[in-house]
Amino acid sequence: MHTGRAATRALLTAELGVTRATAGAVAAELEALGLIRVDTRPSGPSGAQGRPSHRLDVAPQGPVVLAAQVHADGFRAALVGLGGEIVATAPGSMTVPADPAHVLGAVVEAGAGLLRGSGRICLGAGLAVPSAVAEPEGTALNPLHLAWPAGAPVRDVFAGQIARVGILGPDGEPVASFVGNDVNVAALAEHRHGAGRGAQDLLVVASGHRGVGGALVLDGRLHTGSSGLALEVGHLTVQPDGRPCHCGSRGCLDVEADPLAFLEAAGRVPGPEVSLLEQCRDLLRAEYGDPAVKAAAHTLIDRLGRGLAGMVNVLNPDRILLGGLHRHLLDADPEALRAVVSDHSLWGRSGGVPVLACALDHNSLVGAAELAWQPVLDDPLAALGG
Amino acid sequence: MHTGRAATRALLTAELGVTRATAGAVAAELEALGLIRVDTRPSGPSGAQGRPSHRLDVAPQGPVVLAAQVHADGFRAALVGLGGEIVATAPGSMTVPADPAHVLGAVVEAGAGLLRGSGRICLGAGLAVPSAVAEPEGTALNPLHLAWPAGAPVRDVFAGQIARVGILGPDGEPVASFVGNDVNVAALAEHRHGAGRGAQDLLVVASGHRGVGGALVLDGRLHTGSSGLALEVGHLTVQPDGRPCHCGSRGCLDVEADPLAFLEAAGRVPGPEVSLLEQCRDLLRAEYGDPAVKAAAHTLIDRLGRGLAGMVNVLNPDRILLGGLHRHLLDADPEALRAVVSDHSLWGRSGGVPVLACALDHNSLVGAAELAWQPVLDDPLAALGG
DNA sequence: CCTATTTTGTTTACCGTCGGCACAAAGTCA
DNA sequence: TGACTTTGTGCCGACGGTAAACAAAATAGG
Repeated sequence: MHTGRAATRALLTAELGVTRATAGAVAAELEALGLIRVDTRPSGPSGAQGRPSHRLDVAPQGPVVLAAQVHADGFRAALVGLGGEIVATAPGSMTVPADPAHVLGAVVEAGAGLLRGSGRICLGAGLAVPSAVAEPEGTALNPLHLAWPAGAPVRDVFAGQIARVGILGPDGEPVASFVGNDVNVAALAEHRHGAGRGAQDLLVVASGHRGVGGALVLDGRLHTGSSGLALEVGHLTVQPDGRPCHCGSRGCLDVEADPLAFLEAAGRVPGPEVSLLEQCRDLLRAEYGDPAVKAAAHTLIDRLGRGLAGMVNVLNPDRILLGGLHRHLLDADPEALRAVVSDHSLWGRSGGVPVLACALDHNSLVGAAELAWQPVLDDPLAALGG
Repeated sequence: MHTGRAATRALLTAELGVTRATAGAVAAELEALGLIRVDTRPSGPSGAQGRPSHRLDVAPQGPVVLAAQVHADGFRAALVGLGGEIVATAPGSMTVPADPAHVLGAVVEAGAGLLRGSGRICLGAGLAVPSAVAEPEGTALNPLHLAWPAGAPVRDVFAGQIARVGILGPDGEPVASFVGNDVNVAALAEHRHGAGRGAQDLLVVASGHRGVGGALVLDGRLHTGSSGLALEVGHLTVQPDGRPCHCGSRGCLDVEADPLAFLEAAGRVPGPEVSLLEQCRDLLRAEYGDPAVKAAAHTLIDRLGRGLAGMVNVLNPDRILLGGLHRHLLDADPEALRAVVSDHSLWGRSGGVPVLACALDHNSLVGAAELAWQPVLDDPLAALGG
C-alpha cells in the first residue's frame, strides 16, 4: 500500500491492483487499528448505478506523525494525519547559538506541545532540512543556511531529542525518526497528495532561499541514488561564462537561477526585512510591468529551462513540478518556460513534458510526515501492534 | 532471479537472499527445464571445510537466444547462452539500400543459419541499435548512423522478420523480440557479466562512432525513464562557447567528446579506411607521445569529466563504466579523468565514485541477449513450458 | 582410525498472501 | 416488481516461501 487517495474499497481494489477481497481485508485491518473509519451511510443519490460504496475516511481522532521543517529563519512543527492533512502546526524562530541539538530540541518540544494539546497517538517523526542528506548515515552534508557543520548527524540528533523529550509510540518506545532533504520530501508530498498524483516518473525542482534543489519520485518511491545524493542538480551548467560557483565551475544552476540571482538580474538590492523568496514573488506579481523585472524573469526562465532540459535528457520524467522561485517564474510566463525546455531537450519537441507548479502549501512539512508514515503504510500491523 | 553468476546452490542462497530450500528448488526447476546441469563430481581438494558444493553449470547444449547488433558498417548476429557466453557469431556487411526491413531480414537470416548449424533451441531474440528507442512503441528515434528514418518501428520490423524467417520457440510460435539502445543493453551486460557486477547504481557512458550514449542500471534493472529516453546524455553542456550542436545549443557532450571531436582536437583528418573509433584508439596507443595527441586527450578528458560530474550530481551512481573512446581516454590517463570527475561533482571529493573501463568484448551483443533472456530469468517455466 | 565439526543439499511441515468464486447487499433502470 | 449492476464478504485452495529436522560429504584433530 503506497497510495494516499483511496476513498472506497472499490478504489483501493483498482489502485492496488488486487481483488476486492484483499482490498476489503486491508480496509478491515486499517479500521481495526484505528487508522480509518468506514462510513456506511448512503451519501445521497450518487447517480451511479450499482450498490453504493462505503466511504473510507481517515479516522477523525486517529494517530498522527510529528513533522517538522527547519529553515534559515526558524522552524515549523506540525502534526500530520494519514492522508497528509495538517492537524496542528506551530512556528518557531531560531535563537542565536543555533547548533543542531539546540534547534531540534526546540522543534521536538514544540511538537510535544502540539501532541499534548491534541490527545492523539504519535506513530513516528519526520524532519525536512535544507541540505543533502547522506544515506544511510542520516547526516546533513551542506546545511549552509542553518550554519550547521557539514556532515552533522541530523538523524541521530533528531532521534536523540525525540527520546529525550519522550515522544512515545503505542509500544511505549520513542517513535522512529526520519530525516530528508526538503525538496526530496516535498516531491514525495506532491506525488501523494498534490500536483504529482499519478506520475510515474516525477521530477521536482525548487529554489527556496539560496541554491536549487531537485528530487525524483520513481514509481511512488523517492529516488535518492546510491548514497542519498541524487538530484543535487544545482551544479548543472546553464550559463556559459556565468558567475563563479563555490563548486569550482561557472554558470551553475545554483548561482544562476536562485532568488539572489533573480534580484541581481532585476537590478534590485535584496532587503533584510523579508525573505529573498518573498521579495522575488512580490516583484514578479507587482512589478512585472517593469521592463527590468520582466527581462530578469526571462533571463532566469532561460537558464532554468536549460537546466530542466538537461535533466529531462538524463531522467526522462513524465511530469515536472516547480517550487519556490521557479514556480513563480512559471506563473509569470508559462509558455516561455515550457518552450525553453522543449527546445533544449532532444525529445521534448515531440510530445513535451508537462511542466506544472507545486500545489501544496507546506509540501516539505507534509513530505516529512510521509517519511514517517511510510513504515505504517508498508506494514500497518507491525508499526502499530508491536 | 536476476543474477548471472551463481555457480553453486549455496551462492544462489546468498545472492537471492532466500533459504537453501528455495535455492535448491530453483536449481531443480532450471535443471528440469534443461537450462543448467548439476555437476556432482568432487572438484579435487578444495581446501575449504564442509561438504563440497555441487557446481551448477550452464547446460552445454542448452537453449540460446538470438542476439544481434547493427551499426554503421554492418551488423553482427550471434547465439548467446545463459550466462552471456557467445556460442556462435557471424558478421555481416550492409548493402546500399539499407532500409530497416532489408537489414534486419539479413540479420535474422544470419541468425537462422547459426541456429541451424548449432542444433540449439532458441528462446528469444534481442537487437541492439545505435539509437534511442522509445518505449513501449519500440521505435528508433534517431538512427542517424544507419540512415534509417526517425521513428522507424524497429521492434515491429525485427519481430516481422523473426516471424517471416521462422525463428520458432519450444511452443512452435515465433520467439519474442526485444530491441534496445546499444549503450543501454551494453550496460545490462556489464552489470550481469562484466565490470558492473555487484553495482547497485551503475552508470555507463560510451562513445562508439558519433555522439555519446549513457545508461543506468538500477538494482539490476535497466532504467529507461518514462518512455525509454532516459540517459540521453549527449546534450549536457560541457564546454562554454563550444561548437554548435544540432540540438540548438553549444558545447554539448555529443560534439565535444566523441571520436570526431578527438581527432579534430588532435589535428588529424579522419581517414575513410577504418572506423573513427579505431583511429582514436590507435592514436592514443601509438602516438600518445605526440604533444598534440596528448593535449587533445586531456582536452577531451576534461570535457568528459565535466559531463560525468554532472551525471554524478544528478544520479549519484556507485560505479561508472566507460566504453568506446571514453574507455581509451581512461586508459590513457586514469588519474586525470578521475580527478576531473571528483573536482566537479559536489560530493565526489569525499569518497569518490569508482570510474572503470568496460570489461566485455561485444557487450552490446551480450546485452541484447540479456534482453531476450530476461523473461526466462523472470519466469523460467512460463517461458519454456508454454 | 574414529569422532566432532562444518558446510551443503533435501525433505517435511507449516504459514501467510492472494486469487477465484459464490453469495449477499444495495442501489438504478425499465 | 423484477432484472441488472456494482460493492462488500466469506470460504477454499494454490503458491511461494520459511523454519526446522535430517542426511551427506568433506576437513580437523586426537
